[in-house]
Amino acid sequence: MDKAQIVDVLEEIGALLELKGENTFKVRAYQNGARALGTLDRDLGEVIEADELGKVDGIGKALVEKITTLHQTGELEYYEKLRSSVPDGLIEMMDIPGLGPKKIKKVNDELGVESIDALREACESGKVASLAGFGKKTAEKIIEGIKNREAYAARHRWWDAFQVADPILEELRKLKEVERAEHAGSLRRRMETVGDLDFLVASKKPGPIMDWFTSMEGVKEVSAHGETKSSVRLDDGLQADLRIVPPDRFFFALHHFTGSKDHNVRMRQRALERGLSLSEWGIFPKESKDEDVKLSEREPVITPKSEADIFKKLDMEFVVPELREDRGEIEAAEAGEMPELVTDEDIRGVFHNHTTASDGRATLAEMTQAAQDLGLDYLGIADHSKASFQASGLDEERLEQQIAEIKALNESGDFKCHVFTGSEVDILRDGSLDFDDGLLKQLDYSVASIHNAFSLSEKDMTARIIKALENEHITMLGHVTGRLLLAREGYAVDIPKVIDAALANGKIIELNASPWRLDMDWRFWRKASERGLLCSINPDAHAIDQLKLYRAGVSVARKGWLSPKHILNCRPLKEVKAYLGL
DNA sequence: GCCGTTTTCGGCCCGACTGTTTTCAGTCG
Repeated sequence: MDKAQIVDVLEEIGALLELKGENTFKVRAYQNGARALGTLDRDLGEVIEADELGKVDGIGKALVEKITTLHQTGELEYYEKLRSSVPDGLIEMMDIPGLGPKKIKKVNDELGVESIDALREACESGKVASLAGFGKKTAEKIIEGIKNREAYAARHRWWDAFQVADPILEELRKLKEVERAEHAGSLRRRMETVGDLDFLVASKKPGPIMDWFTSMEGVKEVSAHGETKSSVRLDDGLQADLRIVPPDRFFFALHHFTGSKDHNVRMRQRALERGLSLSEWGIFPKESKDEDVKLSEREPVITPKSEADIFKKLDMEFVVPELREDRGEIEAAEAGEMPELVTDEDIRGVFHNHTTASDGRATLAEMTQAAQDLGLDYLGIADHSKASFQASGLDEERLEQQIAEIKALNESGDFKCHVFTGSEVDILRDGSLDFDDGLLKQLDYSVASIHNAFSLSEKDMTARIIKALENEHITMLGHVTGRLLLAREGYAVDIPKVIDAALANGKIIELNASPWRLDMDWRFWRKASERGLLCSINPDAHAIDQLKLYRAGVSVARKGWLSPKHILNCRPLKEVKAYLGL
């Protein structure tokens, strides 16, 4: 069994234990263990072989045994027994808002409910409402939750969520009672997908703000409306939470609600090591913890003017939200070694863009004008090659024609923005390329991508990509896995091996900035860039308004610890030409 | 189940909101 499958098993064990009413800390130990294993960036077999699994934080003796057994045999008696003792439907019920392990256990124990369908019937017949601790409203909420289960469970691509969230934030900032307002949560951390929208406001008069929020346009349902916190469901099922705190607690709360959870746990531990206690209400002396005064009424030991002051109090450099994932940022901030992350303004031009010659919606001239309007100094065109017939890929003749067209455009002096000739050349099933070397040589650059035969085995797919990377006329590799976030899994490919091959052959790997792709995943970039891998943040634009999507790529590049020096298109035109040998 | 140690047990983040209750349990983030 491979690592990802074992992670799933551990997570399921956690959920099953929770439903059985096990000790919550034991449950958490499985969840932590799953996470620790998931972020392990070494080969699991090697770690087990070297007897080093137990050294991983969060994996102890019991988990070492279970993981090893699963890895070697693909089976685990403990898990099988646990699984057969809990009906399948119970785990599904965990998706219903307001239903947790205790309530699920109760309807199962007392009403014999084992499936979502049976649960709905029990709610409708009034059986659920008559249980102790349950009531009419609980039953109604469950029915509603079952009805909207799919919409409620859905995640959303960051870019889409941001388009919804940003106008709300703007409106919040206009309210006179609002002193400050920010996004929080995974949206602020710029995760590639987000589950809900978090807003944080500083105000001394929360009432009117809450009233506005719960009645604003687009609210379908109010799931909570309190003094400091409200939650609403928007039309498309997206949940939005608003929290309002006193102005002097704003930055503590902002840090807290930005997360991630794992980052916060580390930060609180760090506070404890210094005799302090950190929460959304402030930093307090540890020993005063059990006094019978509300934290909201107690004076914190510092009054931060920004989030940076909180980090400073814990002897750390400021950590930007994108890096708060407990993936080394605590250690780097302690050592004073935070990276200078790339920003939107560092981007000087963009490669990998399409025109009407293949499946784009704008002409070469329109794309060039749009790039220039965005302040970019260069634009790389890379229309599809002939094997992508579904995208009207160019054959040799049409590509040569386009090369001439681009040359004429550059010489016309009509645009300040320089255009590079290129191609998104298909990597064929056997790893050969859709154009021969003679034609590729004429191009300023080329992006090699996979658009067919997705179902090859991981071994064959990896070999196919590596073979393409060994072609001397290829500049960069396009979308490494071909994933479409929340829509299609990527094809099976051994990414670390592909990174090795790109490094060995001096090739760039693209960070495809389409909000649907964000591929190669940010989790691989830090290590790869430290080894010298060069990145190109490519919008893969098929229309003029998609050129700006490079910004979505910058977001995840920042999550991947990338600095301008790691990114080709942060370089000025002259240096890019030199890099491409022009 | 993990972890650390004043080293083998006891703590493990913690506060807000809802719906039930009549002071609190469960859920959520």
